[in-house]
Parts: sequence; structure tokens; C-alpha cells
Amino acid sequence: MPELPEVETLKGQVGCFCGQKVEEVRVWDEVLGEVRKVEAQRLEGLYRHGKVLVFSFEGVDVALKLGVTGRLKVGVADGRPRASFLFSSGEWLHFIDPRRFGRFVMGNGVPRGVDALTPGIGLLWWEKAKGSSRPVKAYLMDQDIVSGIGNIYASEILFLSRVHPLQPIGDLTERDWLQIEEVTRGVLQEAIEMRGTTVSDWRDLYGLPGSYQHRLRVYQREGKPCPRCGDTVKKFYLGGRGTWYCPSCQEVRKESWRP
DNA sequence: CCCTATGTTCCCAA
DNA sequence: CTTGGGAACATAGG
Repeated sequence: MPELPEVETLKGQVGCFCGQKVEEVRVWDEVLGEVRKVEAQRLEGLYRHGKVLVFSFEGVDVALKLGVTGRLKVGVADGRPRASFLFSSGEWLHFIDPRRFGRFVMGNGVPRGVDALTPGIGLLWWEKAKGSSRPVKAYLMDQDIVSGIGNIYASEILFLSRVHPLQPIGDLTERDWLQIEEVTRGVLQEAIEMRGTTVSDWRDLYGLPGSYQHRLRVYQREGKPCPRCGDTVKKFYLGGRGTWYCPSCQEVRKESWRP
């Protein structure tokens, strides 16, 4: 799951716990034992940086990294929680995470790259891409440059930008990057409005799936027709991750001159 | 049994 | 130094 739109969805929904005190913490997976420190503390605010949701308590910030299958559920837990929090309203907030890659990081979580919804990321991408031959898909997913984009949205953003996933980033122009920024913002905002993408585990705070999966153009659509030109969507692996694209719409561009 | 899967991090090699 | 591949983390599902 959890890329930027899913985490933003949770942030909005968890907002109802702001101002409340944590009456009790139950830890079912001792790896997460440190999170007991929030007991008896008031939740003062919530913010999101990339894929990380930060709970700001009176005395400490707790950054939640959801990993692959992490999610939050209010009320009755569907699945076995790794940790549960009782708030003063009497409601439980459960952290469910079958693959157990998620973590609570105590203390001021160090922000990494710039959040993907920050205006100006196109120019940032352009500046940092100069002279590099990295494939653009890996670059969009590099959380140390711009944080929040994962495997699903990277594929969709590149399709809508008409850029091949293997495109060397140093050969893209300023204009290309500004276009990619615009597409990125559009995709992420639309996915937030649709409460994220449920292709397997993702559910929102109330246990409901998102609906952006119905809007996917290429992700996990190998062999199906491209929604723009009708050609067949292809798949390959990049960095161990499935990568989908339309071979007609997304061609690798190269500079006309080479040093 | 085999393969795949929304994330991150580390090691190794070209 | 840069980049890609693979493994590890751990589990579920087709």
C-alpha cells in the first residue's frame, strides 16, 4: 500500500483523535515496544511527510512507517493488531500489519526528500538529474529526493507523462520535468480524493477500500490495451519491482548530441 | 512447490 | 562514484 495518497487519507481520518489523550497502549508485537511511551499523552497534531505519518504528542513525535501492508483501523480490528491505542473517547485505534515491515520511530523523525506535493519539485528533479543516467522510474521512487511516490504511482505518472520507465534522467529537459511535476500532482491529488488504491491490502481507517484501482492505466495491466492508443501494455522488472508501460506511448528519448 | 506483492536497507559487482 | 541486482526483513495468496 501505502504511498502518499493512502497515508494522506489516513491523516485526514485520524484527525478526529487530535486533542484526545491515550488512555492505554497494548503492544502485541514486542518489536514495537517503544511506542508505549505515548501512554497518558495527548495527541496534539498530525502531519505527513511522504509516506510517513507523524503523530505529534505533547512530549514526543512518533513517526509511523507503514511498510508494505501496514494500516490503521478504528473500533474493531480486522486482523491481528501489532499494537492498539485506547483514546479518551473510548475508541480503539489499531495498527494492523500482516507482513510486519511497519515501524513506529520515536523522536523527531528526520525528514528525507521534499514531500511530493510541494510546489517546485519539477525544478528540483531537473537540477538533481543533471549528468545522471539513472532510469527515471527509480529516480521518482527515490525517497531521498522527493518522498511519497511508490511503485504504483510511479508507473502511472510515467504513463501519463509519456516517458519510458528506463528513460535516463539526464536526457530529460526542464520542460519534461515541469510536465512530470504537473502529472504527479494530478495523479496524487486524484488518488487522495479516491481514498487511495486497493490492489491487495490497503484499507482506510474504517476498513473501506480505496477506488483509484479502477483508474489505473498500466499498473498490473500487462497484456491489456493501453487506454490511450490501444497497444498492448508490457511488463518488465526494474530494481526487483514490476514495471508496466505502453511501448507506443512511452518511448525512450535521447539527446540529439552526445559528448 | 513456485511466483508475486503497495517498502526500506544493505551488500556486492560491473 | 554510480547504478543494478539480489537478499533480507515476514506473510499471504494465486
